[in-house]
Amino acid sequence: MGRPPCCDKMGVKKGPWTPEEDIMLVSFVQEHGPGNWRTVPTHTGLRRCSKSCRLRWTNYLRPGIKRGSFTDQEEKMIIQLQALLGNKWAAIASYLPERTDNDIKNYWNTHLKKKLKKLEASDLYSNDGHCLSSLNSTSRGQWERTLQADINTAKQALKNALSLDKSSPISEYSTVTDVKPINIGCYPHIKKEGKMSTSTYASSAENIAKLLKQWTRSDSTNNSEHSKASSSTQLSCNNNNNAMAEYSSSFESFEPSNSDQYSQAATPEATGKFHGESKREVDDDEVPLSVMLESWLFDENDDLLI
DNA sequence: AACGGCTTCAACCGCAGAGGG
DNA sequence: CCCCTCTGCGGTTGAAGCCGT
Repeated sequence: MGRPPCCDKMGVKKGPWTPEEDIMLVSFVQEHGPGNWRTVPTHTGLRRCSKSCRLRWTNYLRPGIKRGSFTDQEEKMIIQLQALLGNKWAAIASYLPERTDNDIKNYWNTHLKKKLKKLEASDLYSNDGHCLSSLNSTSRGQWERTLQADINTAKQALKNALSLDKSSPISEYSTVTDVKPINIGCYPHIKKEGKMSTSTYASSAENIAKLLKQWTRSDSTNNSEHSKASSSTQLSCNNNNNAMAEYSSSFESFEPSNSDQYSQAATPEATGKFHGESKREVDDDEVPLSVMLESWLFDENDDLLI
C-alpha cells in the first residue's frame, strides 16, 4: 500500500551522523559528485538511507554552507522574503546561498517567529494597554507601511531576479536594495574570474572549505593575492564573513554548483568540476582528503566561526 | 549539585513533481 | 499515457544543550 520506502528499512541506521560516516559520504561525493544518492549506501557501505545521505550532504556537508548565527541582513532578507513568498524555504534559501532551507526554516521557527510576534505585540498595543488594531492607529499604520515597504523591496528584488536570465539572485537582490551583498561581496575573486556567472552558490564553507584550505596550502601564494584583493570588500561584510572570505581565498579553483538549487550540484557540469577539483588535489600529492576530513571532523576545538 | 522545563537544530517523514523507459 | 525511480520540499520530531530554580 502506498509508496515503497525509499530504502530497505532493515539495517538502516538513523539518528545523528558520526564523523566516520561523514568522511565516507564526502569521499563518495568527491569521487562521484553529488547525485545518484541511491547508490551511495552500496558504494560506501554506509548503513544509511539514500535520502538521509542526500540530506546530510545538502544540509551539512556540501561546500558553501555558512553556519552560525544569522546576520541582521540575512534576518531582514528572510523576513522580507517570507512575507512575500510564504513558507517557501527553498525559494528563500536561493537568496541566501550560504544557508540551507532547513537552516532558514529552523531559524524562522525558533527565532524570527517569536521576534515578529513580539514586535507586532509591542506595535499593536499602546502604553495604556489598548489594542491599536484599529485602522486609524498611528503606530499600526507605521508598522504596516514599514512592512509594505519591505514587501515592495522584496518584490522588486524578485522581479529583477526573475527578469534577468541566469543572473545571481543574490547579486540582483543586492542591486535593488540598500542591503549590502551578504555573501558574494566577500568573494570578489569569484566575480573576477567569472566563474560564478551562472551561480549564486557561495563557493566557500566553514566546514569543507576550511579543510580544503589546509589541503591546498601549496597555492598559498596566489591565495594571498586574493586575500589582499578581497580585503576591501570584506569591510562591507560582518565579522563572520571576513573569515569566510579568508576561506574563499584558498578555494578559488573550486567550482561551485549552480546555487539556484544546490541540488543542481548534481548537474554534469558541476559534478564534473567538483570531481575534477578533487582529482587535481589528489594529484598534488598533498595530505589525503580523508585524513584532512578526519582531523576536521574529530577536532572538537576547531570551532567553525560560530 | 540536581532537577525540570525550554530552546535549538539536525534529522526524519511523507508527499509531490520531474523525468526516463 | 502509464509506471517507476529519483529528487526536492515543507512540516515535524526528538536528542542534546541551556537555563532557571
